Amino acid sequence: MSSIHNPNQNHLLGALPTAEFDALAAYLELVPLRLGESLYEPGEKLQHAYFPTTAIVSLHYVTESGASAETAGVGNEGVVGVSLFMGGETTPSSAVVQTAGHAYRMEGQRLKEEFSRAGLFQRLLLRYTQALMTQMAQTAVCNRHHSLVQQLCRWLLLTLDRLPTNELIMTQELVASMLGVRREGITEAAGKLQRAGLISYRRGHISVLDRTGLESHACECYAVVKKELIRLLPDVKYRQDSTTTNA
Amino acid sequence: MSSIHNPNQNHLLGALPTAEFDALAAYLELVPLRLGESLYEPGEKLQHAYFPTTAIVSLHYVTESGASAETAGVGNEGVVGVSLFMGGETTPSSAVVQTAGHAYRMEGQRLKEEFSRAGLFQRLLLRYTQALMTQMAQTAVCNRHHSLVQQLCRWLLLTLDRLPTNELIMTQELVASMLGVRREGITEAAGKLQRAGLISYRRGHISVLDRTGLESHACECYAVVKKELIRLLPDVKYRQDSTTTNA
DNA sequence: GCGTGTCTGTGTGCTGGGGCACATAAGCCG
DNA sequence: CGGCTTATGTGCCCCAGCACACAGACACGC
Repeated sequence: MSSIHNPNQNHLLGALPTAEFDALAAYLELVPLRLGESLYEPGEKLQHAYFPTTAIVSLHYVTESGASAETAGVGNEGVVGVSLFMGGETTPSSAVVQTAGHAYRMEGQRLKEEFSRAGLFQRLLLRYTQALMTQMAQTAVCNRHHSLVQQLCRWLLLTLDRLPTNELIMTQELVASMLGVRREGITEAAGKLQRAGLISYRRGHISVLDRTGLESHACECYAVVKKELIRLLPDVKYRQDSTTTNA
Repeated sequence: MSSIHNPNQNHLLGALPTAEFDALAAYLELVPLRLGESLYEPGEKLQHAYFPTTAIVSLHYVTESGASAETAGVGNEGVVGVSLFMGGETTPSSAVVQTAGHAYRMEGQRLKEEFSRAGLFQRLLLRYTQALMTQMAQTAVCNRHHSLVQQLCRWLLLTLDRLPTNELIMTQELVASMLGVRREGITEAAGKLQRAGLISYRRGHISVLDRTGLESHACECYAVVKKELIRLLPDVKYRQDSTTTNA
């Protein structure tokens, strides 16, 4: 029986050679992630790591005054829960599902054991973590210096790269909370992009019409993050995707 | 002959048990770091890792338009060059000396080998890296939501924690480039703090008069970063500091 | 002790985004 | 089909921080 779900949809899992993958496969459990669901809260010890396939998770921080901002996003290119193998077990931020979908999860203890084997899996996890750091650093710079329109373009592109379609199921309110700005600001910025013919949207749906146009309106931050991800985790498949090869 | 310089002044090195430390000591070289000196530039492959003792290094990003911002700072609590053991070898940011002083440096190749031994040193480096991520994430949030005065307080406190004195040798211009704001903004914010009796300054010198007062004017970000650092790297000395015990 | 470069203080106007209030409209569900 | 919920559009005023311009003032070298 072949399902539409497959661990290979996650790039980290998909990059593992057969031997490494087989050692892990038994510990991967497919779980649905609902929009708005929290995978962990600040200071809460992580139970599982999540390897998203179709879902997107936002690493989010909420200030004492109730304002919030995304510090990085995680989709099929990475894993939620790096603090498990980094040794901290928890973080001051939370992880919230930004786009509903699926992920494969693994017991935290198991992940730590696999990490400690110091094989290719460890190497991939560490390189991914560095890419995640780049994303955080770039978010800091972007928050400081770039306009809302530029930031919205960056964010749309990063999200789009993690989706199979060109449509985001997402209200302006939600986008605003990701970028840490007012909802009205998104209305205005999205209106500009729609008038420019780059996107079109209706209640809770945003469609990207002109990806190249978006890229030219985005700040450099998108390209920096993307380039660094490709550099650190080249899209090499070490393993043939045997589970989906059926004629 | 006992020098005023000692690798134990760096918390990561100081936390190593004797056996681990002795294996490393021969590869540590004391180097002076001058103000403004760059330890590496974007995309440049790192040759060395630096364990600061009295120096402070700023991880810095310069945008295409020439604007700049610090994404994190590194002092005697950490190490410059985590991308060596994370596997990326380089980063899109640069590392600039923010406060002159000294650091112990180690060949990149040697660091990678020591890391791969998977001992306590690796564990310390990974936990430190997680603390660094927290700092980056918090910088992103802070840039988004907190006022310049709050950010200045946060930054002064973080810097102060890495120094033996309560005086920073630093012009407003330099502080501005760290926070990624205009110099005039620092003049105004620092003026407020001086009028409030928290600091006093003259050309290129800033003295902290009331640390507690600064803390109460800072945003939560300082406390979050500090607390996370202490949690991840409790100030346990595994080794007695034999080199400085002389009656 | 004097000149000079650098650092700091201040002013004016401008703009992006925040807070708030409210109008409008789209989708949903009975 | 009709009403209700919830997303979106707009207008208002306000303020922080930017740009640019310039004045004072301290520090250092000669």
